[in-house]
Amino acid sequence: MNTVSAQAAAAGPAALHEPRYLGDVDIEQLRQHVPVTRRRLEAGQHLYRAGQPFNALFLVNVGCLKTCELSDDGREQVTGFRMRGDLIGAESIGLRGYACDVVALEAGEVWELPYPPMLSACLRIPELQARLTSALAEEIRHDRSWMLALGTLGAERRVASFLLDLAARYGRLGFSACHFILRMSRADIASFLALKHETVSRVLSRLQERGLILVERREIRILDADGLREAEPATLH
Amino acid sequence: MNTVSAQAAAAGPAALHEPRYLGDVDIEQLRQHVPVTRRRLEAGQHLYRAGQPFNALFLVNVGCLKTCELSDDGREQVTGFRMRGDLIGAESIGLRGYACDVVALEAGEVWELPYPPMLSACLRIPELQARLTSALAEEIRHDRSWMLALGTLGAERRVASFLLDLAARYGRLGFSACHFILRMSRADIASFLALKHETVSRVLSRLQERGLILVERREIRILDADGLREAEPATLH
DNA sequence: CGGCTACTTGAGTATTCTCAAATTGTGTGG
DNA sequence: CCACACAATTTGAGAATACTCAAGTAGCCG
Repeated sequence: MNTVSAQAAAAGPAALHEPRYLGDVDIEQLRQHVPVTRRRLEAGQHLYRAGQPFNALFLVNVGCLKTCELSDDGREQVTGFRMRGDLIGAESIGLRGYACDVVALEAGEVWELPYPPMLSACLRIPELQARLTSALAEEIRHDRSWMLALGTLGAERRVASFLLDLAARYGRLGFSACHFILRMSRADIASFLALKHETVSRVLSRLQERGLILVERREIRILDADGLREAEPATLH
Repeated sequence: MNTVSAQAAAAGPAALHEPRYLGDVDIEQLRQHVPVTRRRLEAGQHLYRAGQPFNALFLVNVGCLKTCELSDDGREQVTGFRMRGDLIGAESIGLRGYACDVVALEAGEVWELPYPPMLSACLRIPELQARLTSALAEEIRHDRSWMLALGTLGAERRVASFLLDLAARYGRLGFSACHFILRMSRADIASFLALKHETVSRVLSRLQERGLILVERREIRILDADGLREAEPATLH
């Protein structure tokens, strides 16, 4: 959308442990088998809602989105944030309708990959099959890794881990890893980390007091990444 | 493949949200492309450990196993329990080594499905490709569903959900859904539910006092499933 | 500029944890 | 088959973390 996205494009594929999902697939080759279309999104707009017919996967090109898990009894939780290069919709494969809500946190653009054509393309491009499967596996690992964090860390370390995760992802995309803007509200962060927004707010203030970060509304500056990694004694076990 | 599986097969596809993974694949057809071998396990034995070379997926035929996520700084958490029909190893696809530990909770048997052959078989059996992909997606949904539970429910409802989940799975396998034996320790349950074992123990006692269940060490009898579903007021939002 | 939403901060509460001890079960060797 | 050692489970009491409720501040949109 501006100079920033140009930076990201120029940076090219970095090699870290975080979801680069289908990043290495030759998009041009893919286009020969799958009709890829662009879709613009406004801030707050739903990419899809739970229950809507599942017919495509998406790749985030620009912007940041959140995925929200819903339960029949009204509970809900943010289960992740997706940025450039991330795959969206994998959780709904095999279902009639999408399994969760996906909402744009800012204006952006995604590429729509119709699913049945993707499956057939996998038969013609073995590489694509392996990659799609790996992408799903990567998503499982990503979720498990956060399950571990939420299950074993206290509030302070959860927030610290969240910031470090964002930093790493921004870094991989060619942005600054120590200075970035949060695209999501405190409430979204809290929901994702299984905390209350007041707690997130307090923790951010505390981390700032300790000189580990600078917070100014949604602007974050990481001053001491190692300090963040250590953070609090945590509720080990 | 005994009377139990016959029962399970007779039950047909129950429409619950739980993994039946590769259950519908024609195993005989699969054998023509993939050398499936049996592997017996003793209680406490590791099926694999994090870091060991990844070379196969597994299908549980008999017994119950737990999967454990590990972090570099020594934290660990049980991320799931696998029983007959469940797929194991999907999280490690795309990696050199396995991503987690898997431990048998009792004597049992798994089928080993070498992975590279599985991938090639997918090219020859499109049905298998779709099913493997669906299985991974199902696993993502399963994890997300528990993330939601752990993130939004109090201790009491977590334990209740856990029991109801087990009951449903046993039911689908043709066993009694209201009377079963826990294969895992309180500590394993606690780890999975992000609680302490003392808390699990207390909650079980409380649920029994309310007449919702009967607990006798690892033997569980569900007296009032609906009551369990309601349980406590929960920490909604 | 007004109204709204997002965020921050404080005070008291509540749930879950920690530490500790007692109890029950299990497996093994005698 | 019994006794003992060890592991798993239960239960209690006090502590700690995160929550709830509440008030106040600060950006943002129209």
